[in-house]
Amino acid sequence: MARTKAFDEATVLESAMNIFWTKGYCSTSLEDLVTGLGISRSSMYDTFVDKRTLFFTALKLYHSQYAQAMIEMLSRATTVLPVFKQILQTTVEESLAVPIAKGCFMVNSAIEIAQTDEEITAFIAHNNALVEDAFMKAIERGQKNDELSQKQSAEALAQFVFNTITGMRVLAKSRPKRQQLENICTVVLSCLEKTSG
Amino acid sequence: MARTKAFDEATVLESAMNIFWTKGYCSTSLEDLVTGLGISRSSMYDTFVDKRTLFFTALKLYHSQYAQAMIEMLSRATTVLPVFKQILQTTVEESLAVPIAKGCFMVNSAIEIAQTDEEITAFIAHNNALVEDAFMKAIERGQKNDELSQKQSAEALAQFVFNTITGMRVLAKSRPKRQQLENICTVVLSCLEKTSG
DNA sequence: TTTGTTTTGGAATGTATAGTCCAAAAAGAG
DNA sequence: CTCTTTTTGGACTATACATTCCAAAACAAA
Repeated sequence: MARTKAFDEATVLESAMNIFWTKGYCSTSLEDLVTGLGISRSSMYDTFVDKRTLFFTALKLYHSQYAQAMIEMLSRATTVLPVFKQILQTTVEESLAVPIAKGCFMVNSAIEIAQTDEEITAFIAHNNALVEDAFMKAIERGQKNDELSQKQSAEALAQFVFNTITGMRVLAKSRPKRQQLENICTVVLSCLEKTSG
Repeated sequence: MARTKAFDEATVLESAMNIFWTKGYCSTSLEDLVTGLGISRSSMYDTFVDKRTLFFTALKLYHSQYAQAMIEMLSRATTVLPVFKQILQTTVEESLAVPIAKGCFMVNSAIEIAQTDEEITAFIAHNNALVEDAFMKAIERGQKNDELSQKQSAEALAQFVFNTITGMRVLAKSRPKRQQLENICTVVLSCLEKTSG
């Protein structure tokens, strides 16, 4: 009955995610968005309401792409240590990305707009809890299988591993050395491994 | 010969540090600063050049107050494990601060303005290296004294502990539970302790 | 008190910003 | 081809922002 949209909403949203992920909320102007998304102001406002809504929608997309992928990967795995190794290795590689490492969109957002935006803070906290919970369930299985160390509770280990990854996502922002990141992974994995304790 | 300044520069700079630490660079307007510092625009520009310079000066003050204090504490200590315990415990308490946890001014700044400001990014990287180095030297001593585990290199352990603290500084921003933070400390300390490995 | 210098408050400036609006273009349905 | 609905580009708006400027006030020295 009417004119059709000239752009693919999902594609544009993904671009928006990358822009906000790279530059943050405040430092991304509408000019940046209009240019980067390749659509006009009107289309942007018509489709995504306003800047904050677009940002929040992009953050939700990030969650579904990254966190949920990780959660599913862990839930499927029979042996979990290789999965944790892979997650850590991916974090290392992403942290060494050139020309710039974007870090973690969740971490960046937690730092930048927590305290300012209650709703987004709550979303981030909830997302953290989901990932930690997936970590915990996986570690529990690993402990029952005698695959992982039982010196610490699954919950403590999950929180600990999650926290380590968060830390590395911050390091990513100030040009870390590969060795530094690899060393961190080694120590963390030694806490999970059966042989270590 | 002339009129004297009506305010104490050091006091005002400390206020500025707290404002930027709490709100970040972008979200702090000059209005916020003028109100929060209790001095006029002219005095602010006359004394601190401009917003970015004031921010950078405040960040340097933070470094000298917090990082250098930690570095000295570690360099003096004969047994280092209690010092690491105390550093971690302080991090926990600060992360639970009400009504808001400010996190770490260095971490916040790394996330917010790394990639945008080369000079500040370099300063943060340098500061990180200094703290890590102090950690490493302390851990080396602890390993020689048979106080700490020797399963991992002092360098790897230092980078690992530093990274853990960084992670906790991020968690601080999304209202963490005490137990979560305490668990992380427990696991980290178990990596340092002789008996654990 | 007078003079010389600096601070200070607040008004002024120019620019960047998020968001609005409208007329024209586009496209499906009849 | 026409009608109707929606998209779209770009001009427009209003506000918020960092920074500048100036006249008046304050203070030290003579």
